[in-house]
Amino acid sequence: MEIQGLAGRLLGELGPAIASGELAPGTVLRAEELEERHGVSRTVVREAVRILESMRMVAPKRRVGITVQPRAEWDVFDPLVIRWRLAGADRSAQLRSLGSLRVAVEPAAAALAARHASDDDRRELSALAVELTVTARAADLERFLEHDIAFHATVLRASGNEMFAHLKDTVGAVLTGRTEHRLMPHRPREYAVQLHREVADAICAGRPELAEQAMRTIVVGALEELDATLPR
Amino acid sequence: MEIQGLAGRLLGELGPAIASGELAPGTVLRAEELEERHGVSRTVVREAVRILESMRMVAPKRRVGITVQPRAEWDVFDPLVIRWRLAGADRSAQLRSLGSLRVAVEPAAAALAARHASDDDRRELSALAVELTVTARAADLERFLEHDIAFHATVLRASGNEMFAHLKDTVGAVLTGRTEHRLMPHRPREYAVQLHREVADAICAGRPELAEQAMRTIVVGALEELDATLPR
DNA sequence: CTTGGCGCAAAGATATGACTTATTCAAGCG
DNA sequence: CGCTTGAATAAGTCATATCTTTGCGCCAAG
Repeated sequence: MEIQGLAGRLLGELGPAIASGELAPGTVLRAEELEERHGVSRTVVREAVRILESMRMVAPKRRVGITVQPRAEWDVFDPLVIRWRLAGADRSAQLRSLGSLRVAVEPAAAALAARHASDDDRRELSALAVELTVTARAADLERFLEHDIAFHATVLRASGNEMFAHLKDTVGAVLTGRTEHRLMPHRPREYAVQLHREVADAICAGRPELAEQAMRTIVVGALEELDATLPR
Repeated sequence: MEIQGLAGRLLGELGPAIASGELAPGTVLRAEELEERHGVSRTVVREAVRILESMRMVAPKRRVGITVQPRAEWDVFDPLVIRWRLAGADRSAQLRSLGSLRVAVEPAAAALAARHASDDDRRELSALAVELTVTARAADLERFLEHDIAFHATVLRASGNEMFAHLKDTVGAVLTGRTEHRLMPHRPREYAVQLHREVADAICAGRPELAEQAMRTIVVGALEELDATLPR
């Protein structure tokens, strides 16, 4: 999953540093300086910088250096960028953006899933809805989270749209972040669990509008909680 | 915008070759072979391969080689991957995926824009709606396309969500592709133009539900036309 | 005949020195 | 004052050497 080797390690230092603003846009780095500071060779520096360039986070220019790009340029859909931003200073902004994205995508995915889901998908959704109910009652936040992630991932996959399916890790990261940072009630709300069950039932029954509406209620609720809890 | 230098050139050969299936998943490349075949040095090959690795299109492994990854692994939101796929063999699948994404995102963006758009944004949208009407009547497809792209880009930007805003190039690519491949009527439909005007009016008037609904009609219509026209 | 470990060789990973090219900046000239 | 030119600089490229990991075959023990 991760980029291998020393280049990956260096990337794991530079990426978060840029994402968090520690290396502000406009900052100019020099390749040689990076070599020394991180104790790696040119080869490694160049590879890491190239990857950051492909994410539009830096722009190397001859005779100038490696310039950190403004946020607006960044490839904000890149999984690494999302992860780095979630880990760093603008976690709030990233969570808000992702919240809106979820509101847009997940209801649509649920509707598509109600049309296209395989029998296996439907079975899995039902099972997961049950698990959610059980773990919620037991106030087992850890396993609840696990099944919640699996539930949303399954809906996204069952939509049959590869792009939706790829948002699974992103959605997972949002849900994880929410639990980790105590943005959730200590015991999952009964109402939210009920909605998940409705989504599962609607998808199993092949009723797109119902699935879409229930899912929309879930993600809108999540976004509102986020807005109420996050700073600013 | 592009990756610079020889690594960029090599990337521009390997990426499309993989995206089009010419280099099928499972194919094993060797770095040395790439050096010879493309007449570049190790440095360049490694940089290009690293970028492809960060897109999850290849996975380098010692003692094995550089393996082309299955599609499901690819970072389907990466602008380069999208461009390569649109240019190559599975243009249809990519257009369909993007169509669904638009159906999910653009109505939500329009609703947000109705709440958050700046005065400049609103003015620009109105102006663009007029331009669309004019160029449609004149059957000036080229300039119609240009303004259509600007219109959708403006809505996405005016939503205030950076992730939505970043989909502007992607949406632009879809619209361009559609015009290029004669998937559009020779003269833009009066009805479609009218809907754009409705979106602009609703956003200017600060009416989210109206804006969302009109935009949904636009993108659903586009998706249906796509489905009707595309092979398979 | 099976199984487990040992070692070799293959292929990527890293380091480094030499050289090339583009770009900025400023000095010097008109 | 503006334009040209050249020197300095930093990235870009190449070639080569060395290191590290790991797949696979061979051989011996069970």
